[in-house]
Amino acid sequence: MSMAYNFRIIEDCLKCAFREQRLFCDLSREALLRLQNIKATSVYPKGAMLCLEGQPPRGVFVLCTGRAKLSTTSSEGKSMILRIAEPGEALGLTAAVSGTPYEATVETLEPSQANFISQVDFVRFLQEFPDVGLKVAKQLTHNCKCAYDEIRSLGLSNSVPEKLAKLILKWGENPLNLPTKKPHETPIRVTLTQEEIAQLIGTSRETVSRVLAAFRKKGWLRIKGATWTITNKTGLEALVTT
Amino acid sequence: MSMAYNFRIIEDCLKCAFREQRLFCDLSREALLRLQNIKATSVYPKGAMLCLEGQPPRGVFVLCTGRAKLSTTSSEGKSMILRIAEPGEALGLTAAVSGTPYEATVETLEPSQANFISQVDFVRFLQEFPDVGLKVAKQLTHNCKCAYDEIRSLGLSNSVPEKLAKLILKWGENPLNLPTKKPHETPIRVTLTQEEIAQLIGTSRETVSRVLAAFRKKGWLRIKGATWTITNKTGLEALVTT
DNA sequence: CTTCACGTGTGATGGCCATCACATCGCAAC
DNA sequence: GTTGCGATGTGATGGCCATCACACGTGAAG
Repeated sequence: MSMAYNFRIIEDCLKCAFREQRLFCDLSREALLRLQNIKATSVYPKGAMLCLEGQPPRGVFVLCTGRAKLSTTSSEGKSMILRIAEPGEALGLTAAVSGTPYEATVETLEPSQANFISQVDFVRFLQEFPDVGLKVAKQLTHNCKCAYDEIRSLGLSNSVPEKLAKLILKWGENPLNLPTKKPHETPIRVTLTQEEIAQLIGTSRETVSRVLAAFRKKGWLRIKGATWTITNKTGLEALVTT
Repeated sequence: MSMAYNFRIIEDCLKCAFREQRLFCDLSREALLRLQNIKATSVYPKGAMLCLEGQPPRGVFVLCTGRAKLSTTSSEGKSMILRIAEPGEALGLTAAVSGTPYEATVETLEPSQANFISQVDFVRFLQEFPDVGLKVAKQLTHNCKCAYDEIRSLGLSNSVPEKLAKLILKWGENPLNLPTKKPHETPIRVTLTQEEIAQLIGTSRETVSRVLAAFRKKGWLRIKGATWTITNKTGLEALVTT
């Protein structure tokens, strides 16, 4: 590990401070001990591809630190973000369990750490520990929920401003805790480019730019680099019908 | 069962002729024996609601005969079809496994038979037989795949004609075997209304009507009641880019 | 400092399709 | 039969947004 990253590497899952809050990682002691032997930890820079849509499955990645985008691309090169994966998620499950090609391309959005488990090891792991099966079901359930939300957003929203407002409000549910925080102002950190936001809500980059300009003009949002501040939540909420 | 339906009721899963071809039903002998005790078989007319989006989960339905649409509705009353479930699928899994409200409304499209398993029985069933867990994973995987296809269709297709052509071609992959079949003509049976087709591909009913008229005019499609015939597959395929 | 790549802001244009409106059709009930 | 309702066909209109085009800002690498 030659490069310096901004986070501490989690070597031992049993000692991981976040284990209990995470979707996939809160396994039994026995399972974690086994996991320790079959996992291979890697650290990736921003922009690394963990797996590619359409390729035969090599195994499963468990994201320890950092976030990653799951995307799918049409033959014309247009691509669409399916969701953003958070730490503690297992990626490539569908492919590994059913032996079919990866459904999506996974690319890190930040410097990240992930544990890799090869397909054979994972299937054995799954058969051996009943609680792993439950976690798999939980993760798959989560994937479905996210996908359904996405479908709802794409199919039921009327306009781009509505979709974008909904997205910003969702981000606002987990605000940063900044010291300069004023009441009624919600600061959030946005690491996606406008292009990526466009792919997330199914629109064009230019439209995202224009709609954001409109939100700023109305005094609903302040943007300073990667830090956005919701300055009028009510205004945004008024756009959302669903 | 006062009404007469057009199908034979499947009483015993062990004797079900289709068991092995179906997504959820091909369980071990032991699991099937137990299932026999905890399931409650019902027959529903067309248009019956098996469960409603947002309601607390009561249990799982396994569709034996007939098809059902899974849909979600916005607060404005606009609704969107997530997918069409085929015989052999387990419905309401997400809700039953995680104890959260049903994700979708399930409505039968034809007279149907389904086995109901209450939530407590299902959870016990799941814990007791390891192969049930695998089938659950398989079903959830299938749900995700369908949802991702839907997202791709909504987000990456350029136009309504493209989406509709894609849908018709997908239906054409499982053609009817009619006696009057001519070569290069693919007859399919369509039980959805144009309104439902519109909700499936995220457009308006009128547009579906217009695009179908265009397809007929070009000699790509013949529509006679619920039986559609693809008369020029190449024409439809030319519209599809993905 | 310069250079370049990448992200962002914004105008102009045109097409696709949602929406409203109404006619027509087919079918089931009576 | 006929009545009525749901499904379907089709015209007119207008708005949203994709697309093209180009300018500007900004940060990293040299």
